[in-house]
Amino acid sequence: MVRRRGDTRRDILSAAEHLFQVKGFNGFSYQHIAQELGVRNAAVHYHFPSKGDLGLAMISRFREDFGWWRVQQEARSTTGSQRLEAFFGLDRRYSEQRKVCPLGVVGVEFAGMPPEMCREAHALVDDVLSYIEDALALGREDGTLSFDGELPAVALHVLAATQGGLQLGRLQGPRGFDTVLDGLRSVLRMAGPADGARVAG
Amino acid sequence: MVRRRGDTRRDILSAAEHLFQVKGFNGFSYQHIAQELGVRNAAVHYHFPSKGDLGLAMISRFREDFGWWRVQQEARSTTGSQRLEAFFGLDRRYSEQRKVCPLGVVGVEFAGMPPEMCREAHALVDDVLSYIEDALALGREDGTLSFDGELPAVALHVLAATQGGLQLGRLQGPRGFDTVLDGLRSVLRMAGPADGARVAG
DNA sequence: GTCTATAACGTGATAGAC
DNA sequence: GTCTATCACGTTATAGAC
Repeated sequence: MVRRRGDTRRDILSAAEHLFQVKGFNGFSYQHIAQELGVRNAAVHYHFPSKGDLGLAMISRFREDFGWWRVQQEARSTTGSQRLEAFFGLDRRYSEQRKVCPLGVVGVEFAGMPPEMCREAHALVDDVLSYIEDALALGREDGTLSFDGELPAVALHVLAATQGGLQLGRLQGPRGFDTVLDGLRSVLRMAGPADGARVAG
Repeated sequence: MVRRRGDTRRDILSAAEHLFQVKGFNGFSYQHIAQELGVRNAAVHYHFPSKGDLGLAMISRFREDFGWWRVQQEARSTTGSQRLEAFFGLDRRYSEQRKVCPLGVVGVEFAGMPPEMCREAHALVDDVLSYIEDALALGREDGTLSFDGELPAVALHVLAATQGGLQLGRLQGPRGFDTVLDGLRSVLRMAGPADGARVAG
C-alpha cells in the first residue's frame, strides 16, 4: 500500500476512530494504530503528541463530519420523518459494523478521559440533539411524526435509546438494535425505513 | 481500618465493581484495587488469578444481586408501574453516583473483553429484560401501564433508553437522565415516582 | 491468606538522526 | 515527515517465603 504525503494525519484519525468505536478509548494504543498503518509508533506521536490530543482531534472530526452530513441531509430530506430516518441510518451502519456511538464511549469511560475531550463530546451531544430536535419539530409540523412531550426531552430520549440500542445489539445480535429502532418509530408514529411498508407496534 | 478474615474477596469485588462502573473495564488495574483496600497487588491475584476471572466474577455477582433484588421487589411491589419504577430507582442511584450500568460498560468495551464475561453479560441482559417484561405485562393487566407494541420489544426499548440516559447524563448532568426517565413514563402512560403527583409529557 | 520480590510485557512519550 | 532507539512507568501475572 503506497501512501501519499499529507494523508498520514487523516489516516491516523481514521484508524483511531475505528478502534475507538470498536474497543473503546482505553482499548487501543499508539502501537495498534502504527501497525495498522504500517508506520512507526513515533510517527503517530509526531502528529498527535499525547493521546489526549488524538482523542480531542477525533471528537472534533466527528463533529465536523456530522456538521457536513447534517447540511447534506437537510438539503435532500424534505420531511421530518425522512430526516430522523437518515439519523437512524447513521447508527444502523454503526450497528452493522458492530461499532457503538462515539458518545457512548465517552459516556462510559468519562471519568478517566482528558477534560478537553469531554467538553468536545458535550458539544457533539448538543450538535446531535439539535439535529434531532429540528427533525422532530419539522415532522410534527408536516404531519410525518406525532408524539407527546417537549422537543428537547423527546430528542434526548431518541438519542439515549439509539445509543443504548447499539450497545445492547453487541450482546444480543444486530436484530436487537433494529428492534429498538422499530420501538422508536412506533413511539413517534413513524412509518418504516422503506417508506410506509412497515407499521411498527 | 481493621479487616476481618474472609471479607477480602468480597471487598475486592466491591471495589472492582465501583471502578468498573466509573472508569470502565480497561480503566482500572489490580493496583487501583489493592491501593483502595490497603492490600498488595498479589493479594488480588490470589483471589482472582487473571483479570478475566475478576471480570467474570463481577458480572456473576451483578446477576446474583439482581436476582435477590428481583425477588424482594416482586414481593413488595404489587403493580406493574411500581415494579418498573423500582427498576428506574436502581438506575437513578447509579446516576446520582455518576456511574453507568455494567451492561453499558460491556457493550462499549465488548471487543476487547474475555468471552466468558460477554456470555455472562448476555445472561444478565436476559435477566433484566425478563424482569422488565414481567413488570410491563403486569402493568398492562392491572391498568397502571398502557403502551403499544410487543412486550420484548418494549422491554428492550426501556433498557436501551435507561442505559443511554445514564451515559448521556454524565455529559449533560444528572438532570439529563431524569429527563429520559420522564420520557419513558410518558410513553408508558405511567405516573411519576411520587405516585401520581407528576404527569409527564 | 497474605506477603516480598520480580518477571515479562505493553504503554505513552521523548531525543535526535535522516 | 518519518525514522531508530530508547526511556520511565504501569500493567498483568508468577514464584516462593511466611
